[in-house]
Amino acid sequence: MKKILIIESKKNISKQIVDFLQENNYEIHIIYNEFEKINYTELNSYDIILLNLEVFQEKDIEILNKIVKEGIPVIVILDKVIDDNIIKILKNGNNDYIVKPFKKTDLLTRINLRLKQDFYEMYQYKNIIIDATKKIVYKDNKKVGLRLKEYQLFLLLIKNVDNILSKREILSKVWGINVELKTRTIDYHIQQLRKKLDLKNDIITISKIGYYLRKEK
Amino acid sequence: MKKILIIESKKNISKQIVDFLQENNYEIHIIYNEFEKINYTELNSYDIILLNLEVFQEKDIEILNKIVKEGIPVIVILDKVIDDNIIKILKNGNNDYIVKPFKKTDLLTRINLRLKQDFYEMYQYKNIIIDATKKIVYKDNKKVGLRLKEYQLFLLLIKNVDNILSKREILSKVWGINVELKTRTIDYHIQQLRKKLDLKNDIITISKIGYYLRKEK
DNA sequence: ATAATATGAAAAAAATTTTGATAATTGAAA
DNA sequence: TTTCAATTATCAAAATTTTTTTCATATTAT
Repeated sequence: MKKILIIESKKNISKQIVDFLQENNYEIHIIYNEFEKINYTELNSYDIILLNLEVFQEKDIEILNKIVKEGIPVIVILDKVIDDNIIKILKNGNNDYIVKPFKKTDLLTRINLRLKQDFYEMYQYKNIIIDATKKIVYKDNKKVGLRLKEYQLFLLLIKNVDNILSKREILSKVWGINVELKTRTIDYHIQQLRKKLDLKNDIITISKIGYYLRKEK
Repeated sequence: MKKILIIESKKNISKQIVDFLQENNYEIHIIYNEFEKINYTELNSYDIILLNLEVFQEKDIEILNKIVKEGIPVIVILDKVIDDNIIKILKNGNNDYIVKPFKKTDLLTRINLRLKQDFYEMYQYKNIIIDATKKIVYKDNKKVGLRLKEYQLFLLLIKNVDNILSKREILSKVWGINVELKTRTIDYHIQQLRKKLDLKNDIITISKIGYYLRKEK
């Protein structure tokens, strides 16, 4: 069960919202207007923090800054006015904000988004960088246009560097379990990867068995 | 001009690399092996930090932790061995690492990626959330499958809430300047958006002129 | 030597975008 | 207010583009 910490600056968040989040399987803790008592390192035991900034004050910025620096996702609940300073601070991490009035479901969406979001899924192999968050592959600083199947296959290879992948395994993981393919499909895509990413000597063929991406030296 | 701070743990980074980064329009500052003197809050005046961990030591972890908490993107330069603790810390933010030996251009790519990466481009309209970073649109917590043209058009609309967009403007911004289209194309896509996103009453038609997305009430 | 894989082009399939025919709506003029 | 011409909405079909698969042949490996 994910834990949410709600920090109230002045007015309390509505009980409705708290109930709603609890119904949606979040464990809720609340700190009421007691900024002095916050132990910032303890914040790390929460999965996400909702900071309810009812009335905007200078000291709020300070507090927000400290929280954000802890690296926990924060969603700031703002009262009508959007403050540029706040937005700037929020950019230093996996954060978000929402302006009143908002729908409970919107808040939930944003919470879910922040928690789901693995914003650091990156891989590297030689001169190739895979930003799996955005599904973009770079080779030598430049985007490489991989097709869906190529991308999926490459991700499978790179997640299994030095592990041989049988054709059967590749088939089921990239194309799906019940798919029947003629023999050339997998190796065509292997060729494409070798060509597009300059991996002629890195994707190894094991005759009759399958393929693997060998470890960089 | 973006500022890079290079922090050296022991051996110096090659002059070649420094020169190369300078050639690429970065302002470089270097701290040599003087961790005690680091003023962590001052780090915030840099856009990105390169931490050159030549020999891995316990105190390095401590320092890295502090830097990461400042929220500035860090790229750790590791000497051969990848340390799991380091990777874990790096995940608390917009960070990265690179292992020696590496190509100058690879380092540059990673620097650019970290800086460019606006991982906070989000828009919201009613029950719709647009994660422009990943080009995903959610309605009521669920992904909506927008096609490219639909997505582009919607982004244009949402970036111009309450501003009337002439068809000519839409055409040039979504389809390109020199494109000749028959009359139904734009409005077909408008209909698709209205349908897929439930915006029948929100996307307003101005006869003979164009369209706009009206401000939420 | 034989079977398997590589290669490149062609075919097929899938997805996306545009268009055309018709219906509904709008707005200006009578 | 009604009418009519023009514009937009709607939906399905056509066209286009992109992606994926397959086939024929060459190459390579066992």
